[in-house]
Amino acid sequence: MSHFGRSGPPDIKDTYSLLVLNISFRTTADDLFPLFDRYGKVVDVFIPRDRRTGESRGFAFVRYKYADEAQKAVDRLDGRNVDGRNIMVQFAKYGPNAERIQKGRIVEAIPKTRGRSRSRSPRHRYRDDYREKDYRRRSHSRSRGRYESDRYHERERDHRRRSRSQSRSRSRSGSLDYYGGRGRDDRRSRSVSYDSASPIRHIPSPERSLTPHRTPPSSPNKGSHSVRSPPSRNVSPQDRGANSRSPSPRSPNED
DNA sequence: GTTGAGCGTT
Repeated sequence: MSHFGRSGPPDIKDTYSLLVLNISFRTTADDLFPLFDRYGKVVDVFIPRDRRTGESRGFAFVRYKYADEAQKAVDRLDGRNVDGRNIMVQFAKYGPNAERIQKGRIVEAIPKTRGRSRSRSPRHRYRDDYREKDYRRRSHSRSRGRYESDRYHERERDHRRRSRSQSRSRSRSGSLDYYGGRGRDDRRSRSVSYDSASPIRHIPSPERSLTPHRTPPSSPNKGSHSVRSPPSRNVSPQDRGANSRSPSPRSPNED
């Protein structure tokens, strides 16, 4: 994105890309353009932003029309204090699409093989692996602190299936005949049955769930759900188990 | 309001 009015990357033919690092998060392309344009012909200035927040990532790409000017800009702007931060200007080593570029100039196109030249960094990029499961900036600091919310919780994995899978695996190991496939199979059958019933906690009396929390026959708000989770949360497994299995230590009757 | 290693978009 650049203030040139174009959406994607303009004509990057014979252009030299400069990587500007250590820039302030407030620094924008408009701020860098005049600064870099002073030393040469800047064809485009792009500052990668976060797709979630949209804020700058702290670095920018400046493309010059000539290498000599780019080199001069690097020598001049490198280490220069911008917006209160000393920026680092250097030639980009990789193109927008992971092309191999030398001195900011693209010398090698993307190979047919997906093996990007930047295999130096095994970590995946956010755009390739952009998923809310492992998204994170290249910041090991508090940077992601604000992005990370307490709401994000890892999804539970299916451990039960693995257990059964292993049992089956061992059977196939060759010990099945040894135990007498049939007898063992029968035993496993019950085991599976029991196991299946175990995880599935059937509520003895579903109505009880609604009992403690009396549901108004007619809701004041028609067709409007004030809450969706709270009611479920009210029912605690302990209370349910205590009521259905054994009376509470303190019986209201004796009181 | 915060942060700080690095390599890019419609």
